[in-house]
Amino acid sequence: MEFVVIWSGLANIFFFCTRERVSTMRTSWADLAASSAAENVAAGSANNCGAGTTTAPGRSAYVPPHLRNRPASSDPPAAANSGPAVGSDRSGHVGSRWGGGPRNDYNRSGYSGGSRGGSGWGGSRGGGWDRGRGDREVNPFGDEEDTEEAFGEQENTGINFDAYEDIPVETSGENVPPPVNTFAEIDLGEALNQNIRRCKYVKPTPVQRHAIPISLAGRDLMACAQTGSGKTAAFCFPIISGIMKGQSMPRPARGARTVYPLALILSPTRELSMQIHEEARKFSYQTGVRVVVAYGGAPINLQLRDLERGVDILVATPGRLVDLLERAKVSLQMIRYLALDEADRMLDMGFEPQIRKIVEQMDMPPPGVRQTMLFSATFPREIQRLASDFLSSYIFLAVGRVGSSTDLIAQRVEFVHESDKRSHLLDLLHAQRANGVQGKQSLTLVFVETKKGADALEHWLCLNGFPATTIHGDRTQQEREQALRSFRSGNTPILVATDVAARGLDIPHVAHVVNFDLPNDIDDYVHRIGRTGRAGKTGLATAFFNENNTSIARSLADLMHESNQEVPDWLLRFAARSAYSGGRNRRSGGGRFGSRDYRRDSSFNRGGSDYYSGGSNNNNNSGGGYGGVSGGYGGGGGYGGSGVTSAWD
DNA sequence: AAAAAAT
Repeated sequence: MEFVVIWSGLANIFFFCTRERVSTMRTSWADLAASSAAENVAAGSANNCGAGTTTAPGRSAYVPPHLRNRPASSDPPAAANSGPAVGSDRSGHVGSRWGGGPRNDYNRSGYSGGSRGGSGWGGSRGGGWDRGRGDREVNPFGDEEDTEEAFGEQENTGINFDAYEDIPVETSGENVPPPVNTFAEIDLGEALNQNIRRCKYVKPTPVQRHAIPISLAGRDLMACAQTGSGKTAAFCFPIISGIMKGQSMPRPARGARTVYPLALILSPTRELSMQIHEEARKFSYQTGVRVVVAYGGAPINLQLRDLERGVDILVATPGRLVDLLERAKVSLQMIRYLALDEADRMLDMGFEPQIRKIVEQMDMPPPGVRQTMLFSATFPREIQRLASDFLSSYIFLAVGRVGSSTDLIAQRVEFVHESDKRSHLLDLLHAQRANGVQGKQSLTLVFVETKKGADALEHWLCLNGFPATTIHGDRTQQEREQALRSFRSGNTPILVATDVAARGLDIPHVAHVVNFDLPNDIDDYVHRIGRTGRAGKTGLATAFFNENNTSIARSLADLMHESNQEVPDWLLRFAARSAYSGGRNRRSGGGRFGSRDYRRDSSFNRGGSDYYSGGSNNNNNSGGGYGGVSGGYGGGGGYGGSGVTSAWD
């Protein structure tokens, strides 16, 4: 039968302390600014703010595009860093668990060690891409000599582990492998260990501590972890390591131009795919494992050429991948690892058919043969149900407190009428500027609802002396990438974005996320604010709320409450009003503990209503719904039920 | 109702 384990540094009290604030984490704007290290400006060239809409007073810091210099070191976009940890870790290898899972044997069976080398494969894996062709692997760390100093942005490589110390973790499923405390405990292989050192990761983040052993044991995984907590490495390390350790076998020779990746990583936006690709390239440097990215909006020919040079790990957005599959440029029949990042988004209405096509209707090995890993910060139970089609005897892992937003993000909500939003935003920006909290070291990300709205606001901000740019789906891919570069580098310290930028993007120095227009879905809110407060750093999120946002009032109030945020009385009144009048979102209920394994509360719910069910209870009752204490859930009935909200109703 | 994702 299934059993549940709760890992926590403070296991027996985590339930009762979820309301405590980690006080050392809390910081003011000024502190935020001060703690942001100088960022070297890189990308020059135009953002759409400059030339056309030039104007205005007070833009002292703003340098028009044609005057911007372009520093010599233009190479590494990869230097954009994310992820955790500094320092080094020993390389000791402890007992190897390799080949432990049935799936690890998959690649050994049959062909074992086939030396047919149809495509330069014999023996050394890596598709022969850097052998025999004279190709040289570009150093993704962007440092020519030694890695030590070139990566000098210490500040943003350091994850604040204190912030994660007492984080509650829930796992469920059969035979859950225990977590590890150091990278050294895991046998990832020397090449990968060296890259971990180059990335200055000292020790694994909580999600990594748990997810990596699970994956290495060959198990399928559904993982729910806070934004900014190191998920990418959590699924990349086992994949890379597994590919290195696996016997290489010849790819089928069919269609000389068809390539056969061993791992597939899917993500919902092009920019996120790019980011994952860059990370994965760093992790696989000099391992012989080759990572290729494919996404729409960019010339397919370049991507095809890249693929033909060999691919072990393919990172892609769904549309472009389907295209490649239909052209028979890519076959999935050798896939051993499948990872879906932002998995709940990948399986929601817009994406599900495409994902099903890729995963179920092409030539990918079925669950149980391949290994599947799903990651997201939010995991609605309905989506969990869909996702279970892709998994085999999987382990559910939830890391982090309430709703995957963190105490690291100070959330504010302000009542702002629609007509006042612009001037209110301007007030905020002026205040930031006055505090010195704005500019290259301190970025502001503004979310709006529509693409047109994004353009309009960007233009207006520029007119008013605040250099801004915008990213949304109506812009060309070039423009999107340019906007992101310009924002990242601080040349344009304000980015107006639609939800295309809501998920996954790791942009250091985002100090402030403004929800100019609130989303209708609380999960989208969680992802949006997760663009700040990353890698253990603090951040600020401000939301403009008005009568158009009543549908999110309840879940927003719940979320803020559970994240130890002050909830304004007026918001509680909106929440109370909409609570029973159907203010429920398409798929979510409200209260939350990130998520819990839907397999575990199926017995509790009758209509499959709310995936978080116990969520709002968790912090309120001390009965502890987790350790399987009976009644933890039943009482109060989650949402729209009775008695749940008594603490602050 | 909107956004994203192939051409």
